[in-house]
Amino acid sequence: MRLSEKKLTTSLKSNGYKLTPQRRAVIAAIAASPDHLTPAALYQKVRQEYPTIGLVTVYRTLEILAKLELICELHAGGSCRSYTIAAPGHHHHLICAECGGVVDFSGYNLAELEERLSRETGFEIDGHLLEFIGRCQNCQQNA
Amino acid sequence: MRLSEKKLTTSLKSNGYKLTPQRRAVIAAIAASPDHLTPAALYQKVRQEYPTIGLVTVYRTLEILAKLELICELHAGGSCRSYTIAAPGHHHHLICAECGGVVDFSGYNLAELEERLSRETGFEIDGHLLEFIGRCQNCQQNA
DNA sequence: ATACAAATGATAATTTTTTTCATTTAGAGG
DNA sequence: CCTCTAAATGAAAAAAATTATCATTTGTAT
Repeated sequence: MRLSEKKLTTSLKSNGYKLTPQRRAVIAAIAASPDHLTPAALYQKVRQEYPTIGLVTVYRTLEILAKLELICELHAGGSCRSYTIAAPGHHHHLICAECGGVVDFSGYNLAELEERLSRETGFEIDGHLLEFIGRCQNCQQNA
Repeated sequence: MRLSEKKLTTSLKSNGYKLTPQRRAVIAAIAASPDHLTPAALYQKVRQEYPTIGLVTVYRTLEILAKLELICELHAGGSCRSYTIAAPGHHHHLICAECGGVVDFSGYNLAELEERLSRETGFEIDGHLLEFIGRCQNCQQNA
């Protein structure tokens, strides 16, 4: 169950943001979309309903909605541009938000969950993304 | 245990890529870095050893290394720009690589793993990223 | 109805990524 | 060790994505 359009608009208001027609249009577009959208894609969509909206407004609205956790940022499949050297075999990462340090870990198996999800949704799953973010020992001490 | 510099260079060769000094320099820089690097950051680093390298070459080398899975792309903490509407409460996502469709799921608890990681690494963990990627039922049929 | 802070959009500036293309070079084969 | 060739490089420019600036407009509290 995803958040409703109404939930988003009332949340905006209750957090002190003005409810402009542009923001309504952005919210309507993203709420109506079953898939994820980049700012540019959303801009195209919104322009069909609100042709004079500026791309900047879309960016600004997304920023606010994300901060209020009314929308989620997705990663899998996209291409973020930050790399670290790999480790042998299947593994996951633990990342320090402070220094960017990366620790690999393995031995955690998501197969069972994958199985459950596949069964429940009919998806054919072929990959996953599991990362933890926090603060390494060093950066905790320096704080 | 992360892959060694040597492993990267030999893998490149055995996959038919030429071992240029530029590529060696990129590999050396990324292998020596405990943290993750953007192309621009890596470019700066590599230039210290190989001042005439072009940024394009860094991009191209990263692309190859990523394809061969010798380096990993990180996401947590970064900011990818693809959004979907949120769901109430804590949840994770299942994403269709074909149509971009997003399915939320919840009820999977990473607290235990988080605990283990925290204990083993000394990290203070304050977030995670768990996403599955695959093909939804619809897209499977249309294929 | 009014006033004011917040929001918008045009514009431009930055930053990031990709394309193009002439030149150079790694490495295979002699 | 040469030679040759496809692959790789880097300069330059183009394209795409993101952010900043600022005059004008507009929600909304009063």
